[in-house]
Amino acid sequence: MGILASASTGGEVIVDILDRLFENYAKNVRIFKKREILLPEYVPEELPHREEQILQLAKIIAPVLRGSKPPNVFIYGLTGTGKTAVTKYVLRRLLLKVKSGVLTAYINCRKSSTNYRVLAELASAVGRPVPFTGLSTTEVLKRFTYTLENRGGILLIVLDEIDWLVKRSGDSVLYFLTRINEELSRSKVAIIGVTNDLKFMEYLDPRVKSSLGEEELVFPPYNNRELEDILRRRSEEAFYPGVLEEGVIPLCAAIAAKQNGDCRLALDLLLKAADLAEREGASKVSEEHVRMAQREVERNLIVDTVKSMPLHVKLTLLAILSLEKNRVKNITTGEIYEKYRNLCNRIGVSAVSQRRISDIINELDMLGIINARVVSLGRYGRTKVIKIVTSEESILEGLRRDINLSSLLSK
DNA sequence: AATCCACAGGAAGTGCTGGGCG
DNA sequence: CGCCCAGCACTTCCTGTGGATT
Repeated sequence: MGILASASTGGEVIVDILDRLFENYAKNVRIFKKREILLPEYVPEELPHREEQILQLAKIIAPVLRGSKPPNVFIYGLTGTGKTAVTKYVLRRLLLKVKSGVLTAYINCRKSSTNYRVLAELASAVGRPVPFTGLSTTEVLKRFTYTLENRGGILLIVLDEIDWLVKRSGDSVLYFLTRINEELSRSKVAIIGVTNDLKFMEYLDPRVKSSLGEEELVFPPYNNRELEDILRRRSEEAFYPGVLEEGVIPLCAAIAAKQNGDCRLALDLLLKAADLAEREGASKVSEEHVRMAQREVERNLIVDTVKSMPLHVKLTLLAILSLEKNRVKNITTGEIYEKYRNLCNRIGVSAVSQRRISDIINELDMLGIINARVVSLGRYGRTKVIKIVTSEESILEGLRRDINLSSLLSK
Protein backbone atom coordinates (compact mmCIF):
# COMPACT_ATOMS: atom_id res chain seq x y z
CA MET A 1 0.00 0.00 0.00
CA GLY A 2 2.70 2.41 1.02
CA ILE A 3 4.72 1.67 -2.06
CA LEU A 4 1.73 2.20 -4.25
CA ALA A 5 0.80 5.45 -2.58
CA SER A 6 4.28 6.95 -2.57
CA ALA A 7 4.91 5.87 -6.13
CA SER A 8 2.07 7.99 -7.39
CA THR A 9 2.43 11.76 -7.42
CA GLY A 10 -0.88 12.34 -5.76
CA GLY A 11 -0.26 10.53 -2.49
CA GLU A 12 -3.14 8.24 -1.66
CA VAL A 13 -5.16 9.34 -4.69
CA ILE A 14 -4.43 6.11 -6.54
CA VAL A 15 -5.75 4.17 -3.59
CA ASP A 16 -8.99 6.08 -3.72
CA ILE A 17 -9.34 5.44 -7.43
CA LEU A 18 -8.69 1.74 -6.98
CA ASP A 19 -11.16 1.57 -4.12
CA ARG A 20 -13.86 3.23 -6.15
CA LEU A 21 -13.11 1.09 -9.19
CA PHE A 22 -13.34 -2.16 -7.25
CA GLU A 23 -16.41 -1.05 -5.36
CA ASN A 24 -18.15 -0.05 -8.53
CA TYR A 25 -17.13 -3.22 -10.19
CA ALA A 26 -18.45 -5.37 -7.39
CA LYS A 27 -21.66 -3.37 -7.28
CA ASN A 28 -22.25 -3.47 -11.01
CA VAL A 29 -21.97 -7.10 -11.79
CA ARG A 30 -25.71 -6.63 -11.63
CA ILE A 31 -26.23 -5.14 -15.08
CA PHE A 32 -25.55 -8.16 -17.26
CA LYS A 33 -27.23 -11.43 -16.56
CA LYS A 34 -25.80 -13.03 -19.68
CA ARG A 35 -23.72 -10.71 -21.82
CA GLU A 36 -23.05 -13.13 -24.69
CA ILE A 37 -26.74 -12.96 -25.70
CA LEU A 38 -25.93 -9.63 -27.32
CA LEU A 39 -22.84 -10.70 -29.20
CA PRO A 40 -23.15 -10.71 -32.99
CA GLU A 41 -22.36 -14.44 -33.41
CA TYR A 42 -25.12 -15.52 -31.07
CA VAL A 43 -27.99 -17.31 -32.77
CA PRO A 44 -31.06 -17.20 -30.50
CA GLU A 45 -33.65 -19.92 -30.07
CA GLU A 46 -36.25 -17.79 -31.76
CA LEU A 47 -35.88 -15.35 -34.61
CA PRO A 48 -38.86 -13.04 -34.34
CA HIS A 49 -40.14 -11.36 -37.52
CA ARG A 50 -38.21 -13.73 -39.74
CA GLU A 51 -40.73 -16.58 -39.61
CA GLU A 52 -41.60 -16.24 -43.27
CA GLN A 53 -37.98 -16.42 -44.41
CA ILE A 54 -37.28 -19.37 -42.13
CA LEU A 55 -40.22 -21.24 -43.61
CA GLN A 56 -39.26 -20.45 -47.18
CA LEU A 57 -35.69 -21.53 -46.72
CA ALA A 58 -36.77 -24.68 -44.90
CA LYS A 59 -39.11 -25.61 -47.73
CA ILE A 60 -36.36 -25.13 -50.26
CA ILE A 61 -33.80 -27.29 -48.55
CA ALA A 62 -36.22 -29.88 -47.15
CA PRO A 63 -35.56 -32.37 -50.01
CA VAL A 64 -32.33 -33.38 -48.29
CA LEU A 65 -34.47 -35.20 -45.77
CA ARG A 66 -35.45 -37.59 -48.54
CA GLY A 67 -31.90 -37.82 -49.72
CA SER A 68 -32.24 -35.71 -52.83
CA LYS A 69 -30.36 -32.59 -53.77
CA PRO A 70 -32.20 -29.36 -53.00
CA PRO A 71 -31.98 -26.47 -55.46
CA ASN A 72 -29.29 -23.87 -55.02
CA VAL A 73 -30.50 -20.79 -53.16
CA PHE A 74 -29.50 -17.21 -53.37
CA ILE A 75 -30.24 -15.07 -50.34
CA TYR A 76 -30.22 -11.32 -50.55
CA GLY A 77 -30.71 -8.68 -47.88
CA LEU A 78 -29.00 -5.62 -46.41
CA THR A 79 -26.59 -5.95 -43.49
CA GLY A 80 -28.19 -6.91 -40.22
CA THR A 81 -31.42 -8.25 -41.71
CA GLY A 82 -30.87 -11.71 -40.29
CA LYS A 83 -29.60 -13.59 -43.35
CA THR A 84 -26.78 -15.34 -41.56
CA ALA A 85 -28.80 -16.02 -38.43
CA VAL A 86 -31.71 -17.52 -40.38
CA THR A 87 -29.43 -19.68 -42.48
CA LYS A 88 -27.54 -21.02 -39.49
CA TYR A 89 -30.77 -21.54 -37.61
CA VAL A 90 -32.46 -23.52 -40.38
CA LEU A 91 -29.39 -25.67 -40.96
CA ARG A 92 -29.09 -26.40 -37.26
CA ARG A 93 -32.72 -27.46 -37.10
CA LEU A 94 -32.36 -29.55 -40.22
CA LEU A 95 -29.36 -31.42 -38.88
CA LEU A 96 -31.39 -32.41 -35.83
CA LYS A 97 -33.90 -34.21 -38.07
CA VAL A 98 -31.46 -35.92 -40.34
CA LYS A 99 -29.81 -39.19 -39.41
CA SER A 100 -26.89 -39.36 -41.77
CA GLY A 101 -25.72 -38.52 -45.22
CA VAL A 102 -25.89 -34.76 -44.85
CA LEU A 103 -22.90 -32.53 -44.39
CA THR A 104 -22.87 -28.78 -44.06
CA ALA A 105 -20.09 -26.29 -44.64
CA TYR A 106 -20.37 -22.68 -43.57
CA ILE A 107 -17.84 -20.38 -45.17
CA ASN A 108 -17.55 -16.68 -44.59
CA CYS A 109 -16.12 -15.40 -47.84
CA ARG A 110 -14.99 -12.15 -46.31
CA LYS A 111 -12.60 -14.12 -44.11
CA SER A 112 -11.81 -16.68 -46.80
CA SER A 113 -11.89 -14.57 -49.90
CA THR A 114 -9.56 -16.49 -52.17
CA ASN A 115 -10.28 -19.53 -54.30
CA TYR A 116 -7.69 -21.51 -52.47
CA ARG A 117 -9.02 -20.79 -48.99
CA VAL A 118 -12.61 -21.57 -49.92
CA LEU A 119 -11.57 -24.88 -51.38
CA ALA A 120 -9.37 -25.60 -48.38
CA GLU A 121 -12.32 -25.04 -46.06
CA LEU A 122 -14.54 -27.25 -48.15
CA ALA A 123 -11.92 -29.96 -48.06
CA SER A 124 -11.73 -29.86 -44.30
CA ALA A 125 -15.54 -29.82 -44.09
CA VAL A 126 -15.63 -33.21 -45.79
CA GLY A 127 -12.93 -34.47 -43.46
CA ARG A 128 -9.86 -34.05 -45.62
CA PRO A 129 -7.92 -31.07 -44.23
CA VAL A 130 -5.26 -29.61 -46.50
CA PRO A 131 -2.32 -27.32 -45.73
CA PHE A 132 -3.31 -23.67 -45.77
CA THR A 133 -0.83 -22.90 -48.53
CA GLY A 134 1.53 -24.67 -50.85
CA LEU A 135 -0.73 -26.88 -52.94
CA SER A 136 -2.12 -25.96 -56.31
CA THR A 137 -5.83 -25.22 -56.39
CA THR A 138 -6.44 -28.08 -58.80
CA GLU A 139 -4.85 -30.41 -56.29
CA VAL A 140 -7.16 -29.23 -53.49
CA LEU A 141 -10.05 -29.52 -55.92
CA LYS A 142 -9.17 -33.12 -56.67
CA ARG A 143 -8.85 -34.07 -53.03
CA PHE A 144 -12.13 -32.43 -52.15
CA THR A 145 -14.05 -34.06 -55.00
CA TYR A 146 -12.53 -37.45 -54.35
CA THR A 147 -13.25 -37.42 -50.61
CA LEU A 148 -16.79 -36.16 -51.12
CA GLU A 149 -17.54 -38.84 -53.68
CA ASN A 150 -16.22 -41.53 -51.37
CA ARG A 151 -18.30 -40.33 -48.45
CA GLY A 152 -21.48 -40.04 -50.45
CA GLY A 153 -24.47 -38.00 -49.31
CA ILE A 154 -25.36 -34.37 -49.73
CA LEU A 155 -23.16 -31.42 -48.94
CA LEU A 156 -24.85 -28.11 -48.21
CA ILE A 157 -22.46 -25.25 -48.71
CA VAL A 158 -23.24 -21.83 -47.26
CA LEU A 159 -21.18 -19.10 -48.90
CA ASP A 160 -21.78 -16.08 -46.73
CA GLU A 161 -20.83 -12.66 -48.12
CA ILE A 162 -20.25 -14.38 -51.43
CA ASP A 163 -19.72 -11.05 -53.19
CA TRP A 164 -16.32 -10.73 -51.49
CA LEU A 165 -15.16 -13.95 -53.08
CA VAL A 166 -16.34 -12.92 -56.52
CA LYS A 167 -14.87 -9.43 -56.29
CA ARG A 168 -11.47 -10.64 -55.11
CA SER A 169 -11.07 -13.90 -56.94
CA GLY A 170 -13.66 -14.15 -59.69
CA ASP A 171 -16.24 -16.85 -60.14
CA SER A 172 -14.07 -19.82 -61.08
CA VAL A 173 -14.70 -21.67 -57.81
CA LEU A 174 -18.39 -20.96 -58.12
CA TYR A 175 -18.35 -22.26 -61.65
CA PHE A 176 -16.66 -25.40 -60.47
CA LEU A 177 -19.09 -25.89 -57.59
CA THR A 178 -22.19 -25.40 -59.69
CA ARG A 179 -21.03 -28.05 -62.14
CA ILE A 180 -19.45 -30.51 -59.74
CA ASN A 181 -22.66 -32.53 -59.50
CA GLU A 182 -22.15 -33.75 -63.05
CA GLU A 183 -18.98 -35.51 -61.92
CA LEU A 184 -20.44 -36.92 -58.74
CA SER A 185 -22.61 -40.00 -58.64
CA ARG A 186 -22.75 -41.04 -54.98
CA SER A 187 -22.98 -37.50 -53.62
CA LYS A 188 -24.41 -34.09 -54.44
CA VAL A 189 -23.63 -30.49 -53.64
CA ALA A 190 -26.11 -27.68 -53.01
CA ILE A 191 -25.11 -24.08 -52.56
CA ILE A 192 -26.66 -21.37 -50.44
CA GLY A 193 -25.19 -18.04 -51.48
CA VAL A 194 -25.66 -15.10 -49.15
CA THR A 195 -24.97 -11.47 -49.97
CA ASN A 196 -25.99 -7.89 -49.34
CA ASP A 197 -24.86 -6.73 -52.76
CA LEU A 198 -27.23 -7.56 -55.58
CA LYS A 199 -25.14 -5.83 -58.21
CA PHE A 200 -22.38 -8.40 -57.98
CA MET A 201 -24.59 -10.92 -59.79
CA GLU A 202 -23.90 -8.98 -62.98
CA TYR A 203 -20.26 -9.96 -62.91
CA LEU A 204 -21.07 -13.65 -62.81
CA ASP A 205 -20.79 -16.06 -65.67
CA PRO A 206 -24.38 -16.49 -66.93
CA ARG A 207 -24.24 -20.22 -66.31
CA VAL A 208 -23.20 -19.70 -62.70
CA LYS A 209 -25.84 -17.03 -62.33
CA SER A 210 -28.71 -19.20 -63.46
CA SER A 211 -27.50 -22.17 -61.44
CA LEU A 212 -27.01 -20.18 -58.26
CA GLY A 213 -30.31 -18.39 -58.62
CA GLU A 214 -32.52 -21.47 -58.88
CA GLU A 215 -34.31 -20.13 -55.84
CA GLU A 216 -34.14 -16.63 -54.47
CA LEU A 217 -34.93 -15.27 -51.05
CA VAL A 218 -35.12 -11.60 -50.16
CA PHE A 219 -34.79 -10.35 -46.60
CA PRO A 220 -36.49 -6.99 -46.05
CA PRO A 221 -35.01 -4.62 -43.46
CA TYR A 222 -36.51 -4.63 -39.99
CA ASN A 223 -38.67 -1.65 -39.16
CA ASN A 224 -38.51 0.36 -35.98
CA ARG A 225 -41.21 -1.64 -34.19
CA GLU A 226 -39.66 -5.00 -35.07
CA LEU A 227 -36.24 -3.87 -33.90
CA GLU A 228 -37.69 -2.76 -30.59
CA ASP A 229 -39.40 -6.07 -30.15
CA ILE A 230 -36.20 -8.01 -30.87
CA LEU A 231 -34.23 -5.84 -28.48
CA ARG A 232 -36.81 -6.32 -25.73
CA ARG A 233 -36.74 -10.08 -26.06
CA ARG A 234 -32.98 -10.23 -26.03
CA SER A 235 -32.75 -7.82 -23.12
CA GLU A 236 -34.91 -10.06 -20.98
CA GLU A 237 -32.27 -12.74 -21.26
CA ALA A 238 -29.22 -10.52 -21.29
CA PHE A 239 -29.95 -8.09 -18.46
CA TYR A 240 -31.28 -8.12 -14.92
CA PRO A 241 -34.75 -6.61 -14.70
CA GLY A 242 -34.99 -2.83 -14.57
CA VAL A 243 -31.42 -1.95 -15.49
CA LEU A 244 -32.44 -0.31 -18.75
CA GLU A 245 -33.94 3.13 -18.53
CA GLU A 246 -37.21 3.71 -20.35
CA GLY A 247 -35.95 5.22 -23.59
CA VAL A 248 -32.90 3.03 -24.12
CA ILE A 249 -34.39 0.34 -26.34
CA PRO A 250 -36.45 2.74 -28.49
CA LEU A 251 -33.35 4.86 -29.06
CA CYS A 252 -31.20 1.91 -30.12
CA ALA A 253 -33.98 0.77 -32.41
CA ALA A 254 -34.47 4.22 -33.89
CA ILE A 255 -30.78 4.70 -34.67
CA ALA A 256 -30.57 1.26 -36.28
CA ALA A 257 -33.80 1.74 -38.20
CA LYS A 258 -32.26 4.74 -39.85
CA GLN A 259 -29.29 2.59 -40.84
CA ASN A 260 -31.39 0.37 -43.14
CA GLY A 261 -32.92 -1.55 -40.25
CA ASP A 262 -29.61 -3.06 -39.25
CA CYS A 263 -30.35 -5.34 -36.31
CA ARG A 264 -26.70 -6.09 -35.69
CA LEU A 265 -26.10 -2.39 -35.13
CA ALA A 266 -29.05 -2.17 -32.74
CA LEU A 267 -27.71 -5.04 -30.65
CA ASP A 268 -24.19 -3.69 -30.77
CA LEU A 269 -25.34 -0.28 -29.55
CA LEU A 270 -27.20 -1.84 -26.67
CA LEU A 271 -24.20 -3.94 -25.74
CA LYS A 272 -21.75 -1.04 -25.90
CA ALA A 273 -24.09 1.25 -23.98
CA ALA A 274 -24.39 -1.32 -21.22
CA ASP A 275 -20.63 -1.84 -21.22
CA LEU A 276 -20.14 1.89 -20.78
CA ALA A 277 -22.65 2.04 -17.97
CA GLU A 278 -20.98 -0.84 -16.22
CA ARG A 279 -17.50 0.60 -16.65
CA GLU A 280 -18.45 3.93 -15.16
CA GLY A 281 -20.26 2.27 -12.31
CA ALA A 282 -23.77 3.43 -13.12
CA SER A 283 -26.60 1.30 -11.83
CA LYS A 284 -28.73 1.85 -14.93
CA VAL A 285 -28.14 2.18 -18.65
CA SER A 286 -29.32 5.57 -19.87
CA GLU A 287 -30.04 7.12 -23.25
CA GLU A 288 -26.86 9.13 -22.82
CA HIS A 289 -24.93 5.85 -22.67
CA VAL A 290 -26.50 4.86 -25.97
CA ARG A 291 -25.46 8.12 -27.58
CA MET A 292 -21.94 7.71 -26.26
CA ALA A 293 -21.91 4.16 -27.59
CA GLN A 294 -23.04 5.37 -30.99
CA ARG A 295 -20.18 7.83 -31.17
CA GLU A 296 -17.71 5.22 -29.99
CA VAL A 297 -18.88 2.59 -32.47
CA GLU A 298 -18.46 5.01 -35.35
CA ARG A 299 -15.13 6.29 -34.15
CA ASN A 300 -13.59 2.90 -33.43
CA LEU A 301 -14.59 1.54 -36.79
CA ILE A 302 -12.76 4.29 -38.61
CA VAL A 303 -9.74 4.45 -36.32
CA ASP A 304 -9.24 0.67 -36.53
CA THR A 305 -9.52 0.43 -40.28
CA VAL A 306 -7.22 3.39 -40.84
CA LYS A 307 -4.73 2.04 -38.34
CA SER A 308 -4.43 -1.30 -40.11
CA MET A 309 -3.88 0.14 -43.58
CA PRO A 310 -0.63 -0.30 -45.49
CA LEU A 311 1.66 2.74 -45.63
CA HIS A 312 0.81 3.90 -49.13
CA VAL A 313 -2.89 3.72 -48.48
CA LYS A 314 -2.35 5.88 -45.40
CA LEU A 315 -0.28 8.34 -47.40
CA THR A 316 -3.00 8.56 -50.01
CA LEU A 317 -5.55 9.22 -47.33
CA LEU A 318 -3.33 11.85 -45.77
CA ALA A 319 -2.94 13.51 -49.17
CA ILE A 320 -6.72 13.69 -49.55
CA LEU A 321 -7.05 14.97 -46.00
CA SER A 322 -4.61 17.83 -46.52
CA LEU A 323 -6.18 18.81 -49.85
CA GLU A 324 -9.51 18.97 -48.08
CA LYS A 325 -7.94 21.03 -45.33
CA ASN A 326 -6.59 23.45 -47.94
CA ARG A 327 -10.18 23.84 -49.05
CA VAL A 328 -9.53 22.41 -52.49
CA LYS A 329 -12.87 21.96 -54.24
CA ASN A 330 -13.55 18.85 -56.33
CA ILE A 331 -10.40 16.93 -55.52
CA THR A 332 -9.23 14.83 -58.47
CA THR A 333 -6.97 11.81 -58.86
CA GLY A 334 -4.22 13.94 -60.38
CA GLU A 335 -4.20 16.38 -57.49
CA ILE A 336 -4.10 13.55 -54.99
CA TYR A 337 -1.21 11.92 -56.79
CA GLU A 338 0.77 15.14 -56.82
CA LYS A 339 0.22 15.70 -53.12
CA TYR A 340 0.96 12.08 -52.37
CA ARG A 341 4.30 12.24 -54.23
CA ASN A 342 5.14 15.31 -52.22
CA LEU A 343 4.42 13.49 -48.95
CA CYS A 344 6.52 10.53 -50.04
CA ASN A 345 9.44 12.84 -50.74
CA ARG A 346 9.17 14.41 -47.32
CA ILE A 347 9.49 11.11 -45.49
CA GLY A 348 11.92 9.61 -47.97
CA VAL A 349 9.94 6.68 -49.36
CA SER A 350 9.56 5.97 -53.05
CA ALA A 351 6.16 6.63 -54.53
CA VAL A 352 4.01 4.03 -56.24
CA SER A 353 2.52 4.60 -59.69
CA GLN A 354 -0.54 6.69 -60.37
CA ARG A 355 -2.24 3.55 -61.64
CA ARG A 356 -1.85 2.04 -58.20
CA ILE A 357 -3.10 5.19 -56.45
CA SER A 358 -6.17 5.01 -58.67
CA ASP A 359 -6.84 1.54 -57.29
CA ILE A 360 -6.16 2.68 -53.73
CA ILE A 361 -8.72 5.45 -54.15
CA ASN A 362 -11.23 2.80 -55.21
CA GLU A 363 -10.35 0.69 -52.18
CA LEU A 364 -10.92 3.66 -49.86
CA ASP A 365 -14.22 4.28 -51.58
CA MET A 366 -15.27 0.68 -51.01
CA LEU A 367 -14.41 1.01 -47.33
CA GLY A 368 -16.78 3.96 -47.20
CA ILE A 369 -14.12 6.33 -45.89
CA ILE A 370 -14.18 8.48 -48.99
CA ASN A 371 -16.60 8.92 -51.82
CA ALA A 372 -15.13 8.69 -55.31
CA ARG A 373 -17.20 9.06 -58.42
CA VAL A 374 -16.14 9.21 -62.02
CA VAL A 375 -17.05 12.44 -63.74
CA SER A 376 -16.31 13.87 -67.12
CA LEU A 377 -15.13 17.45 -67.18
CA GLY A 378 -15.46 17.68 -70.92
CA ARG A 379 -12.43 19.39 -72.36
CA TYR A 380 -10.73 19.00 -69.00
CA GLY A 381 -10.74 15.25 -69.15
CA ARG A 382 -12.28 12.43 -67.27
CA THR A 383 -11.36 11.80 -63.67
CA LYS A 384 -12.66 10.91 -60.26
CA VAL A 385 -13.96 13.51 -57.86
CA ILE A 386 -13.17 12.58 -54.29
CA LYS A 387 -14.79 13.63 -51.03
CA ILE A 388 -14.19 12.52 -47.47
CA VAL A 389 -17.39 11.15 -46.01
CA THR A 390 -16.26 10.16 -42.52
CA SER A 391 -15.03 12.03 -39.50
CA GLU A 392 -11.70 13.63 -40.35
CA GLU A 393 -10.81 13.58 -36.68
CA SER A 394 -11.11 9.80 -36.51
CA ILE A 395 -9.09 9.33 -39.68
CA LEU A 396 -6.38 11.56 -38.29
CA GLU A 397 -6.38 9.63 -35.05
CA GLY A 398 -5.86 6.40 -36.99
CA LEU A 399 -3.03 7.96 -38.97
CA ARG A 400 -1.32 9.28 -35.86
CA ARG A 401 -0.70 5.73 -34.66
CA ASP A 402 1.84 5.27 -37.45
CA ILE A 403 5.37 6.37 -36.51
CA ASN A 404 6.29 6.69 -40.20
CA LEU A 405 3.85 9.55 -40.49
CA SER A 406 4.65 11.35 -37.25
CA SER A 407 6.85 13.98 -38.91
CA LEU A 408 4.05 14.82 -41.35
CA LEU A 409 1.44 15.16 -38.63
CA SER A 410 3.36 17.04 -35.97
CA LYS A 411 2.26 20.45 -37.12
C1' DA B 1 -19.53 17.63 -85.74
C1' DA B 2 -14.90 16.91 -84.48
C1' DT B 3 -11.44 17.30 -81.16
C1' DC B 4 -8.99 16.25 -77.23
C1' DC B 5 -8.18 16.32 -72.20
C1' DA B 6 -7.09 13.62 -68.01
C1' DC B 7 -7.68 10.35 -66.57
C1' DA B 8 -10.35 5.20 -65.98
C1' DG B 9 -9.45 0.80 -65.74
C1' DG B 10 -8.17 -3.88 -68.31
C1' DA B 11 -4.27 -7.18 -69.24
C1' DA B 12 -0.15 -9.12 -68.45
C1' DG B 13 3.83 -9.42 -66.03
C1' DT B 14 7.35 -9.02 -61.94
C1' DG B 15 9.32 -9.96 -57.52
C1' DC B 16 8.43 -11.34 -53.17
C1' DT B 17 6.49 -14.33 -49.29
C1' DG B 18 5.33 -18.52 -47.37
C1' DG B 19 4.45 -22.69 -48.04
C1' DG B 20 4.21 -27.96 -50.27
C1' DC B 21 5.87 -32.15 -52.72
C1' DG B 22 8.94 -36.01 -54.15
C1' DC C 1 17.26 -29.99 -52.30
C1' DG C 2 15.11 -27.95 -56.34
C1' DC C 3 11.03 -26.90 -58.24
C1' DC C 4 6.15 -25.69 -57.99
C1' DC C 5 2.12 -23.12 -56.35
C1' DA C 6 -1.16 -19.04 -54.81
C1' DG C 7 -1.58 -14.47 -53.26
C1' DC C 8 -0.23 -9.87 -52.92
C1' DA C 9 1.35 -5.29 -54.04
C1' DC C 10 2.86 -3.25 -57.52
C1' DT C 11 4.50 -1.88 -62.56
C1' DT C 12 4.18 -1.21 -67.51
C1' DC C 13 1.62 -0.70 -71.36
C1' DC C 14 -2.45 -0.05 -73.06
C1' DT C 15 -7.18 1.19 -75.06
C1' DG C 16 -11.43 3.64 -74.00
C1' DT C 17 -14.37 7.64 -73.13
C1' DG C 18 -18.04 11.86 -71.69
C1' DG C 19 -18.72 16.02 -72.91
C1' DA C 20 -16.94 21.25 -72.94
C1' DT C 21 -14.64 23.59 -76.22
C1' DT C 22 -13.22 24.59 -80.82
